[in-house]
Amino acid sequence: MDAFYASAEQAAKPSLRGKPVVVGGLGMRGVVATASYEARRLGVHSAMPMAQARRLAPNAAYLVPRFALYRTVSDQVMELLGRLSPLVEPLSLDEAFVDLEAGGVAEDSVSARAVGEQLRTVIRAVTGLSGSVGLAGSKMLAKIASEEAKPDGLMLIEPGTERELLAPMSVRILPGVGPATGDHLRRAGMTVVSHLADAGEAELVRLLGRAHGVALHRMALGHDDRPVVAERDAKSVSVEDTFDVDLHDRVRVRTEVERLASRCVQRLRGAGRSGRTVVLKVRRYDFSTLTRSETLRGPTDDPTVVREAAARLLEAVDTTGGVRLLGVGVTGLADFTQEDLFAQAADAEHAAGEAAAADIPPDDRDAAEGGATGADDREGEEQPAARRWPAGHDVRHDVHGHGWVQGSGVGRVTVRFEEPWSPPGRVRTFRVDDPELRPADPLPLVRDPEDYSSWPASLPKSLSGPVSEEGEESSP
DNA sequence: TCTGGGGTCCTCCCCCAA
DNA sequence: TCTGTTGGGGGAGGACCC
Repeated sequence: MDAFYASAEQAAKPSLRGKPVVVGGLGMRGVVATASYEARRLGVHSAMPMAQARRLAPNAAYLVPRFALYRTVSDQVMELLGRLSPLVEPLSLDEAFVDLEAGGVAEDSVSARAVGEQLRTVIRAVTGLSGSVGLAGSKMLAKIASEEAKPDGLMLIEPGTERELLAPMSVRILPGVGPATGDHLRRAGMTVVSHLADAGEAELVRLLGRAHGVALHRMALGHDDRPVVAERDAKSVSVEDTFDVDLHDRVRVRTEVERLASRCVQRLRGAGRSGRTVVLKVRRYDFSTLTRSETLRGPTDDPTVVREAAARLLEAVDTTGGVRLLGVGVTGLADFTQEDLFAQAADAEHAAGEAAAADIPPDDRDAAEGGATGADDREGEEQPAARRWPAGHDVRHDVHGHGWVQGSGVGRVTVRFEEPWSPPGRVRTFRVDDPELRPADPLPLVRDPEDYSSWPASLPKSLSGPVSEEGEESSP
């Protein structure tokens, strides 16, 4: 999907179409998750600090991500992909590999291209958003093709043309070559893919190590035989928080670690998993990051066990100077637990406290903890407007109907009243405690989707023609 | 100027056992 | 008994991806 989060927001908010939109963390230490193509033209890109984005694009709309909406759209797209093949490998909410051969829907370039074009048409009809399709004989090349096809396009790499096509491209186009490896290669005089192919495997292994060197050389030659893997089990679960202001108080640090451990276990349990290794992550005031881990004797999903392990790990970390981020994770995931081993993980000295705590069901314990920490940020102050009315979130007003939060502060919240299928709407300002104003669920981006239920067996009549009116507006 | 969150994979080091 | 090798597990950190 093209500029996925930003496009979804533009589809949901008619007044933002054609305007620069930036989605990401709005806190003092936020970064850009996605910038719309209009914002990219101003130099804004993902992973950029939000403060820098605001300097480059002061008039852009700044919104916090709404994952519930993106997940809904993602599910729709993945469902469509699933009709093409049993082998669909999601990479993220907005990207997936599809093995068309395994699905029997394409056996040559011509039929593959036809399926790709249909897919783009159906995705737009169902979600209201544009997607790009890359078609090729391997995952690496398909990914490169889809990047080249963006925005709103399709690219097919004909078998036999791979090497020639890759040769003049920057080494950064290859998966696994990021800033560090790119620098490394540049210092060795290699900037484009043909340099890697010419350098030979031995030289790349010498530069980058065994696994990376071999893989990169193969990719530079256009070789990639990694299969499309439909089901992939998660290997770790983690949560982390960056604080607006560095934490100095050791007690507060400990409280946050406990809170994170509880959240981590909640997610772990939600996934029906347990884990054996507990990892604590600490980013200090100077951005130096360290991790400490402890492997238990058996997998657990007990919040007390994980909290205690995380607390033990914290004991060994020097936090003087301040902490900007804390994280707790669990790896070594399993589908079972070994209840009898829990006791062994607990310190003998805590035995008494343990016995008392065991009387409280784990869920209640979590709830109590969450409640206590929810209010801790602003010690008893009224919840700030920005948190109660996050920018970009949907609201409903008894009189004015459906809208979204354009901004909030000093006791006021500004709402624009519009729906995905309405013209750009009017703006009104309310008191943050206006009883007629309530948070609302996102509306679907397309009101009356065409009947596509029989696709790909057949296309609805209107879909086999040119793309609908939504298309011309957003295509550059 | 300031650098999120949730992951994966790889490498290196150390320790221990065979 | 001592020494060297090998391999696995655990721990830490780095790079990368979206």
